[in-house]
Amino acid sequence: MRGRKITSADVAARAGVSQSAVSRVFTPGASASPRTVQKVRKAAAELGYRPNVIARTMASGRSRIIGLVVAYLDNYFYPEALEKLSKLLQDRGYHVLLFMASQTAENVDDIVERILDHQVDGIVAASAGLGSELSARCRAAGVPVVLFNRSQDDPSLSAVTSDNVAGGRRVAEFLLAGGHGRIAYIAGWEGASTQRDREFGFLAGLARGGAALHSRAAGEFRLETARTAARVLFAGPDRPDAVFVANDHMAFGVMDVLRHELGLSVPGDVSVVGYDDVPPAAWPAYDLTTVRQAATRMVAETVAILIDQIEQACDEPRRIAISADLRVRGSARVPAGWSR
Amino acid sequence: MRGRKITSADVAARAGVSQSAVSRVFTPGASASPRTVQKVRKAAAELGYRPNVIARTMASGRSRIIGLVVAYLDNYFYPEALEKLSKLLQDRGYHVLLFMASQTAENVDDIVERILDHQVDGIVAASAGLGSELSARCRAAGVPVVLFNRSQDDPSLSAVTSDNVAGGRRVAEFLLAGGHGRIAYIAGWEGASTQRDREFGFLAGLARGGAALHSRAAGEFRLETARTAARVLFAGPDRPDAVFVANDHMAFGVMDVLRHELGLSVPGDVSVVGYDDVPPAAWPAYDLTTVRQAATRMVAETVAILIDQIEQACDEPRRIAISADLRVRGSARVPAGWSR
DNA sequence: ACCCGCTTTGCATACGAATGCAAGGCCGGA
DNA sequence: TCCGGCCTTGCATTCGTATGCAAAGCGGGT
Repeated sequence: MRGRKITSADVAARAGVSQSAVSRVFTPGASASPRTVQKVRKAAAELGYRPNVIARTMASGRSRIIGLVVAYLDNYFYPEALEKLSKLLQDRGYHVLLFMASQTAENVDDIVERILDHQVDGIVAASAGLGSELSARCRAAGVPVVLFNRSQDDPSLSAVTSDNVAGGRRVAEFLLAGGHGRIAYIAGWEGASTQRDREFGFLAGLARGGAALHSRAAGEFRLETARTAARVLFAGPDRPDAVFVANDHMAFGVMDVLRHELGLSVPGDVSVVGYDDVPPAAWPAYDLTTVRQAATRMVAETVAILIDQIEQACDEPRRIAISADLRVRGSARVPAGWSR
Repeated sequence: MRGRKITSADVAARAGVSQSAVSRVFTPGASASPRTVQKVRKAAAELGYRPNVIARTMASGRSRIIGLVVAYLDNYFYPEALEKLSKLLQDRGYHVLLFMASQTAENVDDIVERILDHQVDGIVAASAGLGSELSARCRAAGVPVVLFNRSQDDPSLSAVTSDNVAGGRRVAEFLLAGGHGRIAYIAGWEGASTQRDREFGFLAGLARGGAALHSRAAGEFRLETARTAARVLFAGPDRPDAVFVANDHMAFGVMDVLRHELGLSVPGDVSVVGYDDVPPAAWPAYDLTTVRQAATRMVAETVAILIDQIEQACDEPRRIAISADLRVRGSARVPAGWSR
């Protein structure tokens, strides 16, 4: 037995006003006299009326919903970002409709089509790219898109990342200053701009210090692959004395292999540096030196861009790279003179 | 310049049929002749038509959206569950609208009201309770609610948990069998049924083994509080030789304090057991013995209940406790004869 | 007392698809 | 050939709110 729903017409009848008056009372910025407001609020409270968001969307064309595409949540950078994103949007009266891009099943483009079906006011694509015809459709539909922690060439897409190139460079400088001579790199998924930029900056930094990469393996941003990569890199006699891992998630796996499988000491035998500064990086068990990718600021920028484009119809896409500082902890030898 | 939207009427005109015919072609189970289907599909493809989900919701009264309330994502049990939940629902044609219950700002009831405004077809409340008048409103609105990883007395609410009592008991048996004599407990947030049930089972298990609790401290399910609790419990000379921590998230913090602040060996000096079996529990750095709370099965049951209630209108609420086995790893002394 | 201008209000319609109802088409059986 | 019944189809209406427009109300200045 589900009670009939209370509509604005019911409230109007009880308050002795028109349905539009009720609507105006619940529409911020609409004109209504104090007397009307009071009558309507009273009637609404007595009936337990709540505006129907779907109908509102239908009529106004604005859903106050943001579609979010995420590929995986096992890299703990994303839960953190998701939590902050959702909260920030809630504060602005928006909500997140979640779409998981199961890496296997479907491609992101299909998902974005489905997102558009929901009449979202904006889209955030975290760690995912967009086909160019899809980005065109979004533009045609007037739905702004922000790439989060990824960027791509399409100039019509906004993107928020950390300054991956500078971050990578900084790691190189740090490791060189620490006197490391055999420096390795474990890469992320090669299709990701973050991977490419981090590696580019890192290699540039090494080169500028007159050094070259000792060895390299692909980790694909996946834990198990990174572990395998570590086993391979550290198999021979001429093993690295430092390794930069393209994100923290993989770095944990690498440290585990080094310490618990190969019996190496970190940072005694090998220095390990990660990227992201996810919460577990600060846990004493890992105490991982890493590049801080400020999720809070990245999310704030993402929301700012989105809201601007939605509400001001300020149409220019923006691309932002948040500065990325090194977080010096205990997993890598600290050069003399560097403060933690 | 946003192109005018393509509606079913546009498709109808181009295909030479009525708008209802178009609607029927896109409504599974509606009757349409093969000829009509073909004409409509062709026209739709040519125009790039996609049904407007909002309008469909408006007309049909069903949104195929599930509202999800989560309090925090820093306990990594929830990202895992969220990912699985979202994927499973996507496979069934549903989507997740996310609501973060910032523990400070608002209470869950307010949030659920806002969820209801969105005409969701169902609600999942993860680690959160519901006021009784709110649960009545949901019932009145015909919106099924499933509590995830929490249960409460209200018999109109479905709930999916692990068998926390049995899980707690099993930990007690394991620790006693391991010959521990000074067994401590670090509690979760006292308002949570999971906390109460785990402790109840644990104490019952101790009692049945003729033992009593050595000491207890409150961890509130929060990392920092758990660390403090560990410092307090292990401050005196008569420190515990085993501690059951109410979830893994806190257990990591406890292990870190024991090892890196107090210089104790785990499991040499102290055995630590957690609850949840989140992914990092299996990482060698922690290698945490814990109670496996099968997220996959819990999510599957949650979805099953939800869909049943939505689609069959099978109205009886169900409460399910998934069996919870001990995952024996290296953080606690293993009794002779127990297999890992 | 009169007029101008701003605020408030109601009316009517739009948003886009789903669906009850009745009419039309088609088929088979007698 | 005629009739009954089922499958298709279109018409008209519905869902609940927002909003353009025009009318009404109100207040102040002269």
